[in-house]
Amino acid sequence: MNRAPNISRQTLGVLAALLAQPQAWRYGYDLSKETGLKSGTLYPLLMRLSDQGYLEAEWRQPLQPGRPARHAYRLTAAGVALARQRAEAAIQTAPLQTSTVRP
Amino acid sequence: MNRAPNISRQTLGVLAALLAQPQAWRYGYDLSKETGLKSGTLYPLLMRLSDQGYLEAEWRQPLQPGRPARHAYRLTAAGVALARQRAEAAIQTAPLQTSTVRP
DNA sequence: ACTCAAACTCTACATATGTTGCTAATGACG
DNA sequence: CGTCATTAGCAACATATGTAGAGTTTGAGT
Repeated sequence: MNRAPNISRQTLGVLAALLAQPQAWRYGYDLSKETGLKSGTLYPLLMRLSDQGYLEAEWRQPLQPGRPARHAYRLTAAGVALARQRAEAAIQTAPLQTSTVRP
Repeated sequence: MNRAPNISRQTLGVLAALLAQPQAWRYGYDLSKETGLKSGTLYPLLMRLSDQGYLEAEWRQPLQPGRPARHAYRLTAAGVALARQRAEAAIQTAPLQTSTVRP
């Protein structure tokens, strides 16, 4: 049977980056800079999320010839829901420390 | 004053590669493979030859999205003349050895 | 020959996306 | 808990073009 989608640390990082501005289109290259993920991890991940309906993807023409067209990604409604849910879960697992810091 | 165009070993290699099939369009990437020149040497060189009227250049759309458009180059009539002249000069400077090999 | 400035080369970096092939992690099932 | 299959991650490679800056080579004039 098909497995439930597992949300790894890496995937969570990308979802968090996208959730920061849920309606903005983001490029893979920028996301790789922001999350620190290498292309061999990031691009397959984006394609998977896209296939699963959590992201929508669009090609944008390059501004200058000689540069590749850019693939823009954005969270779908399902993607926003997933990201929120998992982000909350992550927060409950590792809550912010407000009073346990010791001098 | 403006100087006469110097034809370096590197430039000569590119001209020779282009002269092999004078009417064919060639890509920078392929020429770099063929001549062994790195991009930082080759592309400025191609642009110079192009500016000087020895090459004509054209952009070609990529076959797949996500890949950059390709810059195609071809010798002009002046370029063919230059390449022939310099190729002959090079042959006279360093002729083929037929009988001087010693065991 | 010598010197100076322009022209040229080269290493490294930057832009962007993607695939390959091996390894590691995960979940289902007994 | 152990095993198996699926999934995910990662380093390296591949595609293509180009720029920046430092150093080298060259030609012109003296």
